[in-house]
Amino acid sequence: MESQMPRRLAAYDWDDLRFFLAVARTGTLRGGAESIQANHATVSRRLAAFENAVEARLFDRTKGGLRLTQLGEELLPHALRVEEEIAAASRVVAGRDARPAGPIYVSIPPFLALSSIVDDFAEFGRQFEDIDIHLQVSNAFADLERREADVSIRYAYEVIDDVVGRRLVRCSKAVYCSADYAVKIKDDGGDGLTWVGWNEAEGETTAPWVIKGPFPNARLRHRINEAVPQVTLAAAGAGLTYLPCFIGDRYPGLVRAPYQKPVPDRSLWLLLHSDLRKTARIRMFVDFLAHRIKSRKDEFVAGATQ
Amino acid sequence: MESQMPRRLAAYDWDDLRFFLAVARTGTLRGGAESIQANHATVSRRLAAFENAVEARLFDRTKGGLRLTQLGEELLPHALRVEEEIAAASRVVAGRDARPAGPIYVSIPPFLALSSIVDDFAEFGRQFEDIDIHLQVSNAFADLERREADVSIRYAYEVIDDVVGRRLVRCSKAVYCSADYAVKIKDDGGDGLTWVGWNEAEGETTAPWVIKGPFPNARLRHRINEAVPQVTLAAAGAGLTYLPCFIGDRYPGLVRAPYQKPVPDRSLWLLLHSDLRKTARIRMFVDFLAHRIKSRKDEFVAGATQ
DNA sequence: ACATGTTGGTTCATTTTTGAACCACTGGAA
DNA sequence: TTCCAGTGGTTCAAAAATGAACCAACATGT
Repeated sequence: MESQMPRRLAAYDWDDLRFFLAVARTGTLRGGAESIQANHATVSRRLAAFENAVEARLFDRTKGGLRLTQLGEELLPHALRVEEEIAAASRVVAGRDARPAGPIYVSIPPFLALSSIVDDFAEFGRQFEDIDIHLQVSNAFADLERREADVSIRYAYEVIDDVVGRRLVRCSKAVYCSADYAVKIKDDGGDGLTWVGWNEAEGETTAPWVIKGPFPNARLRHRINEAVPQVTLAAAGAGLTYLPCFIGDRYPGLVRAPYQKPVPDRSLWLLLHSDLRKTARIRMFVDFLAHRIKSRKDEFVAGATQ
Repeated sequence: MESQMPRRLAAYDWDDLRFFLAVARTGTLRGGAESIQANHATVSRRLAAFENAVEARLFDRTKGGLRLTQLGEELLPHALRVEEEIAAASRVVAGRDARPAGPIYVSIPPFLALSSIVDDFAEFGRQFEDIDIHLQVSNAFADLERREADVSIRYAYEVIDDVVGRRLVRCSKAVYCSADYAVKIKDDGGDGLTWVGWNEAEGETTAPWVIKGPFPNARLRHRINEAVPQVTLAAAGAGLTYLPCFIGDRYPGLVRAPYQKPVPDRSLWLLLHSDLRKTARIRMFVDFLAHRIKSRKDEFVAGATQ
């Protein structure tokens, strides 16, 4: 966690960003100073010190004001986000979170971006206009541990971390393929067919899930360590693939392969740190999402027949 | 921009977060002090000052170290994100951005979350593992102006801001409805049918786009100021709705209504501030996305027939 | 031409922050 | 026990940051 941070990070005084921002906004030293209740001489010095640390000019000084340089412009968005983050922090300490506002950082694996859950995000954003949803699309389970995300949505059998996990629904999976491909399937165990699967142990087609599945004779030819291209490949007619029903049923061009039934799969988990349970907007979001998803339980659990 | 910030924001010294973080990580004053090359007395005082400003304890002092309190735990993720943001800023100034890493903030309107563009995000995240994509789902065009996002993707006719806009593709729209609904449609101008449309001027069914469209006799009954529920409503069989083809063709359960052809619609724009053109990871992302989307041009422009 | 109200820059006495040294205390090892 | 290596807390002289006052330069309106 430390080694990845540049050594020079410590060289900066984070408070300098506050001065930088004040000047960037007002365009003058005096105006910026007033906006943060400081002296313009102080602002000038802090700015000079910051520029010295950066070893570059952040503003062009002109009579009549300061204008951001190229580098200053590039720095501005970062400074703004720092400010937003600190504002969110101050809301936490002030307990003003009772009136929910601010950002929520949600970490999801890429394939969930193909699910109806994104609709829920949209709906939430509509109902709570003062809350911005930041989706962090990543497979890294670690986001939550490192506390970079407030909420994490995962698709897994169990959750072991020291986080608060709510199991939303136990999902089903089924074998999917393109509509064109489906007509080629006979009730013969998958002779001549192709699997699109994961990069697992090089057990050729002897992988247990192949043998135990409804199409043991199909060959595992496409091995991909990521769900999204599996979906797109299958939709393009490359072969059979196991997908959670709430993905496969939704993705255009995919149909459930005949001669099989959905089987139980992993669960959808809503994870957050126990310390965040109290903050209003996180609670709001978690409850909202849990309610919406559970109310569409059929979409995820997908019984024996569609 | 100022009024929405709490007054107390100015009361904090942002640099205190750096001390807070150092102690939170190491668990001791002296360790924290060493990690940021400061004296443990200084760390102690800064921490005390911060706690004083917050008017609450952030750590429990015990012989042998400091442990975060509830509030401290809640503050930690914000402090971590501030640090990440400052690290990104320092990468910018150090020019280390040549080896792309760090966060990219992308602002998109909710309905684009239903498009294939999310697949591109997933693919990008796969190819550049050191870059995290933060999707900010929002209709607010202002995100870019306020510089809270690095890149903004919009669906519009023209772009007027002082931003660098790349027109990716000029898209087509068409009338969509559920498959069930489609069989009820005859070549009679839409008699007895229902429109799902926007909250526009209360011109009843006399809206120009209704009259000029392929189904002038259909009634505008559902008025929604948001695209996503229009999609879901139409998919549920509530009626006809205009959608960009790259949404409608993709959404399960929707089909193009008969007796009509796609017509030109707005364009997909990729927007970013000119100052960001140089930073490596942003450039990387923009080029990647532009290339991917343009290579699937047919999906968006969708000629007269499917 | 001439005030007037800006701007950023500079100076210097004052205030604030800092770090070295010290203290008291604890827990484990010798 | 005795010692030692760790804690966090406190003190005080030294260092650094600050703000009021002043300066020169540039606009603008009289």
